[in-house]
Amino acid sequence: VTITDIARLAKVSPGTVSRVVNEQDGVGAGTRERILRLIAEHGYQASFFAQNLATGSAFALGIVFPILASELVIHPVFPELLGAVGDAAGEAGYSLSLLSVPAGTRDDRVLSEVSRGRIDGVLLPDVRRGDRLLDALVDRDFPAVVVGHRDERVAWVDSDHDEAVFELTLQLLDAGHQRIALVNGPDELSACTLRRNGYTRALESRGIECEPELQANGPFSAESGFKALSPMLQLAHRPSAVVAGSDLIAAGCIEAIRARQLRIPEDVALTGFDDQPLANHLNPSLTTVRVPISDMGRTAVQMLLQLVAGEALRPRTLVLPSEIVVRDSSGTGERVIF
Amino acid sequence: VTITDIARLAKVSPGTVSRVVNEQDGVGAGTRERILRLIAEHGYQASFFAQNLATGSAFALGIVFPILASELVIHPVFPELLGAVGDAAGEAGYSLSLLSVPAGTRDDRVLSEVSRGRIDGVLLPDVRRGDRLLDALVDRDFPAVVVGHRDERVAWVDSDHDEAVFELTLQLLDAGHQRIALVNGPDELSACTLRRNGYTRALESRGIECEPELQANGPFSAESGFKALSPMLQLAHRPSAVVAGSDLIAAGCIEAIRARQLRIPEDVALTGFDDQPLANHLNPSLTTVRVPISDMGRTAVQMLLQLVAGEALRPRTLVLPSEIVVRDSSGTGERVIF
DNA sequence: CTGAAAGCGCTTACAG
DNA sequence: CTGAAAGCGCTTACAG
Repeated sequence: VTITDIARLAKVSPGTVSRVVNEQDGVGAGTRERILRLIAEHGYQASFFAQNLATGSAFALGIVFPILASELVIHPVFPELLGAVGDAAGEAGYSLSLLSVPAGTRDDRVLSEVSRGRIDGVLLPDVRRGDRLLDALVDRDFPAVVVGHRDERVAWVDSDHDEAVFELTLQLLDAGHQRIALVNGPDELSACTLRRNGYTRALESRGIECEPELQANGPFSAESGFKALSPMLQLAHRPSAVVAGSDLIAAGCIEAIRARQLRIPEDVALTGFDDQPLANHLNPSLTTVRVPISDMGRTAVQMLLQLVAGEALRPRTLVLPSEIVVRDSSGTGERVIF
Repeated sequence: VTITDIARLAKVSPGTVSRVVNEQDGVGAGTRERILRLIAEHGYQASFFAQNLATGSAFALGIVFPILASELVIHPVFPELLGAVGDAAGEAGYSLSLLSVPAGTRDDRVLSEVSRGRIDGVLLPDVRRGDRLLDALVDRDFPAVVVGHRDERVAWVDSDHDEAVFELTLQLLDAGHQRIALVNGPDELSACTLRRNGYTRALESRGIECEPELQANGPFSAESGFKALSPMLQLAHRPSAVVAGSDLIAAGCIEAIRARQLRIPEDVALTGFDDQPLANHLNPSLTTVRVPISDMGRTAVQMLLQLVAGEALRPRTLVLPSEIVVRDSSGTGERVIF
């Protein structure tokens, strides 16, 4: 059932029906009512393609889903992010297109969707410093919002990684720790730089020097955490606490600490980041940071929609607060099971 | 740059350019070459909307993303599934639309996308018995493939839940366990019914009776596992092994077993399902089942694409083998850290 | 082998 | 307040 069908039934022109559908005024009350009834009766819904072709708008947003096909590494926050973003887009009448491709062809795929007009704007939750795709998008001035990474050239939404780690480190310092290691995620992520800043700032606030031998970077994996921490634990003066860049890294740290027959948190205290579903069920349960992923996703969609509408975005960047979840591994609080 | 631009430059009609773009024959070799060069030179790409409007095909697949907004419960397999499905769709030139909405409006949203012609087919990874959306889709005879659930009315791809649990239970029986509990997922999922079947079949194969007091159903959450297992551990004759319906349920079982001061696997052996990233880092590491999610996703896309093309699907259903990952919690094998 | 023309289902100035 | 008409960028019988 097309707009022409409705027009014929209502004995008006398709243009008039279009005006009613798009809630434009300039249509007599009687006519409008008649048309509305017919639309409801026949369950008419405008064809997206015809609308798109006529208006140039796709009513679709894209999200670049960061899967590294070769590694099958998926950051644990994505399911929640996708849910929130999908909801927010749907509520605004936009569909959400998942732009996931094996690394390498990623840029082409996204750029093709963009230039073929299939999406009106794009959400980028996996940008790192030096990202080529972002460069291309910035060049074209295509509506884009980055999530979880900060780049001055574009709009972004992020959480306060620095504050969270500052706070976490301070708690460890308050518990008496003097040698605190940082087993961080990849350095090309602004989030990891920020976390390092928080760590450094906390140590400095207590006049403690940051020692390079107690700092490491690597991918967000348990293996990476294990490999980074193991040598530190063999130092003459080993760390008594570890701030890990993610829960998965922390899981690797737990293995490393166990392998040295040390207890957590008595011998080595430990914190993670992300609050994955199982973080609470590691042994000991993991003190970690809960990031407001859903809020970030919803906010990012709002911002993107403004950009798509051609509105000025102010503010263009947003930092949302995260929350520290104290459990057993840090030795700085009480445990809650569920 | 549109097809008309290219046509003008090549001094041919748009129709001829269209034939070249769509690799139809009936175009002179010289003309074809000239047009191809122009296309490459100007980076022409056909507009999706115009193509769609002319052909009626959306070149888009939808996937109903199972987020329960109220509960924020997301099954751990979805990131991997989305990645695989997105890749497969992209390779076939199809985009993947994420149809995620708060439960309740879900059906309307999906049906609207369908009737407005925005998607050509839909993947359903979250169907349960009595699913209204599936009913509606079946009624309309709309191309759909279900993943991880079996319903005779539609095409589906699933893994061999029954075999996996049969095998797992057999291993426990072989290790000498006589009283084995089943803390299963929701009963509306065919996957859980199948798992129960595997469990039952294994016990019966050894002439052991299935006792109702050792069986429970509930959501895929740690809390659910905790609540279901706790009373069983207080039975006069408590189970010496537990088959859990998911890793998260198993995590709750670990808590319950610990709360009774029992050791795993010495006092109570335990198995999970899914092999989530952290399953290997629970204490003890969890014996579990790895489901071939990526394969299932890719296969589902292939099947859906056949349906979309109007081809007959044979076979219409497919069962892929899963793999048992033996770790410490079951006491039936050796441990591997990474 | 190639072109002219109609059509896909909308929207939107432009008239009246 | 309403209609007729052109246009969005393709595709596809139909001629030639």
